[in-house]
Amino acid sequence: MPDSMRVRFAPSPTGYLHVGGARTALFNWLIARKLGGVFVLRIEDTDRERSTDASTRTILEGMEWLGLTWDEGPFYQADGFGRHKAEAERLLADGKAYRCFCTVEELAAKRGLLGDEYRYDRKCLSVSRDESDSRAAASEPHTIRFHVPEGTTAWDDVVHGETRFDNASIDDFIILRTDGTPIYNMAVVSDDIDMRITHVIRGDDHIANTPKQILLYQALGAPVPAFGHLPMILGPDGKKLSKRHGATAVGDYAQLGVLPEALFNFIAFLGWNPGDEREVMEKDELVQAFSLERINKKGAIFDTEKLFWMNGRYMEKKPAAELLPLVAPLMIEEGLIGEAEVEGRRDWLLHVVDLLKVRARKVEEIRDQSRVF
RNA sequence: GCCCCGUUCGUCUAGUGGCCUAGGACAUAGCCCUCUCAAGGCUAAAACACGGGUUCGAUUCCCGUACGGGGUACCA
Repeated sequence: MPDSMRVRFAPSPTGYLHVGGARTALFNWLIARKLGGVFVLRIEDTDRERSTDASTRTILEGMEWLGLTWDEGPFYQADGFGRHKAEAERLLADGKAYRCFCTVEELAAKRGLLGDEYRYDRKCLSVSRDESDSRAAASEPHTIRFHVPEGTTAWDDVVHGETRFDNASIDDFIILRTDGTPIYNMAVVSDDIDMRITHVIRGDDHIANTPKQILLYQALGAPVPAFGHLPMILGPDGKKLSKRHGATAVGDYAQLGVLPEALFNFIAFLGWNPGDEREVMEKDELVQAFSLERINKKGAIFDTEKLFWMNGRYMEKKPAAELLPLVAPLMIEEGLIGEAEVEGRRDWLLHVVDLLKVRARKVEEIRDQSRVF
């Protein structure tokens, strides 16, 4: 199984590459490297309203900066709309899904009435096959809903262990919109089948989607992959890390003078550890030590203090010649040196960087402390 | 509301029934080293959410409670 392992990272291009997303990508990358698997990158741009090219570019840049190289892709989910739709229709033909003619207004009204207790009432499940076909033939707008079967859906989660949901708690969810585009769960399952993904490792905010997706795999007659749900990364207040916590994007940390290898190492230790007392570990050591079994279940607060400490350790280890290209622009910007000096006084600058790097926690601290020279 | 997940020092965590007087790391305090500041070394303070079981013995297993998080969309 190891040599046929296929994992993926599937961000939606609606913002920057957040540290949470980066951690998900990192764990997938680590396990693929460790077990000789294939790491696939897929951009989930099904939400056309919010997806942007700029966001896709930022995500790819962030991954490259961290050194999270992918083996296949990037693939774009929207390119698979035809297949997603065909599979949803196959479910319809097989009687595993049905057309729903309820309008958004109608649904919203019911939801308003029942408030939080709202559940789809399966009104359209009782529409006869013939009536459904003729209304569709008359091009009456409709969505396609998956008909959730009775029973319970369980899986052996790679990080949480046995996890189960009573199917009765799952609504007959929409798989194809009125405009014929697929909804998230349909697109993901269709793509993961298509890409022969064997292990789905993602944030645990997706845990409630998993039974729906397993049901879809089964209805489609496809083998169900292994699932593993990673704990959330939280802000200092214990809530899910978000923009209001300040720097949360990978690019923000690059900007703050954090080295990619330091962020890589730090993020790898959020929800995972090698079991011994090592903490400063290079990429190849991390690959060597990594295992899905040692991933934690508890959400972890992102502690920037410790990140900067770790960054300091990496600055110290990094040769001055590699640090200089990062520091020189900052020095020029502050007028501490001229452009010509970068080459002209290269040996002297290397010496300065060498002396200062051991005490700096951020790249710019080398610049700041170099003022005395 | 309902469903699901989680709960060890301030923070990241080790720990899978006795090895725990609960270990390490960041941060904090002190000392050493040192021309300064770091780095490094040593030391200090600091945690098993609560209540019931199970057991000769629970941080570890089970059940409740509390608290936190996630989901419950024609978002992903």
